[in-house]
Amino acid sequence: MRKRARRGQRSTQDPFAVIASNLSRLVEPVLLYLLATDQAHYGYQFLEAANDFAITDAAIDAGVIYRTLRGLEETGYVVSSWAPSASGPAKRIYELTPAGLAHLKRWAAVLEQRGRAMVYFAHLCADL
Amino acid sequence: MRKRARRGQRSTQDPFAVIASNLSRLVEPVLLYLLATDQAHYGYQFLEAANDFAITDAAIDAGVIYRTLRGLEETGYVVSSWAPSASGPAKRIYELTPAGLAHLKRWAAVLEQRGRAMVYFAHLCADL
DNA sequence: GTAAGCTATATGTAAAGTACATATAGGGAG
DNA sequence: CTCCCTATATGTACTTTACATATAGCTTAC
Repeated sequence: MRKRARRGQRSTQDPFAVIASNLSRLVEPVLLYLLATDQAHYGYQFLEAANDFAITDAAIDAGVIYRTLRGLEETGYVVSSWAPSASGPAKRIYELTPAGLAHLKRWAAVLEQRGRAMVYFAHLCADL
Repeated sequence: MRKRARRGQRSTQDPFAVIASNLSRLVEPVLLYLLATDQAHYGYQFLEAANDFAITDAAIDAGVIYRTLRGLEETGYVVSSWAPSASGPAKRIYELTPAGLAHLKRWAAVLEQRGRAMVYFAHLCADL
């Protein structure tokens, strides 16, 4: 990673918070997508990949990624196993389950609907 | 209002929470928009109008509306005044300020960008 | 006249979610 | 040996949200 993942300041400052910054819960579908497309299979790799991702322009917090991955495992959308590394610490490798892929598809349907509604709303506002 | 605004259950249940349910912070731009278009000028009216609104399909919590309106007033995006009612309790009437309109425009720009990103992402997922 | 029900605003509080900090540890470069 | 990068994990304060509840004016039905 090029940079030490600068912390995205928000909360009291940024009024567009949830949608504009980290897109909060969208971390979940992004992780599932990266897994589904073999772009990432462990935490640190997700951290790099997710930060280059379109929907999320701010740096994603490492803590959020590791905790989200654990949550996905608890609900059975991913499974994990340890893989020793030749150079560096061991990695926890994640794999997508069929249930996880189905969950990603549901996310896609929701995001499409909501995304369209947001664009539509934006156009309504632009006409003011 | 036809119905007593059934509470939108989510949290532990609904995994699509933020985006799928109340769209959380989107309450703010929706309120500003309703004000800008003279569709609502006080809390209870926002409650009715916002629930018929496209982006938010779940019932919006009254507490969130009143607190959001107060927040908008603190930041100078709206101003309020009391208006007595011939039939029923007094209403706190809100008006949009120029700063509030500008804020709504900024919201629109953000929502358009994010909405497009979400639709794009949804299509990526659909191809899996 | 009083109880029920609608309009209307407001706040208390527990739970959930996020940001930021920090702890731990393996391995390579100098 | 020290510094830095990779890699995972957790503590915690803060913010946001959901849901409940309190208050009160007015209207309609009994």
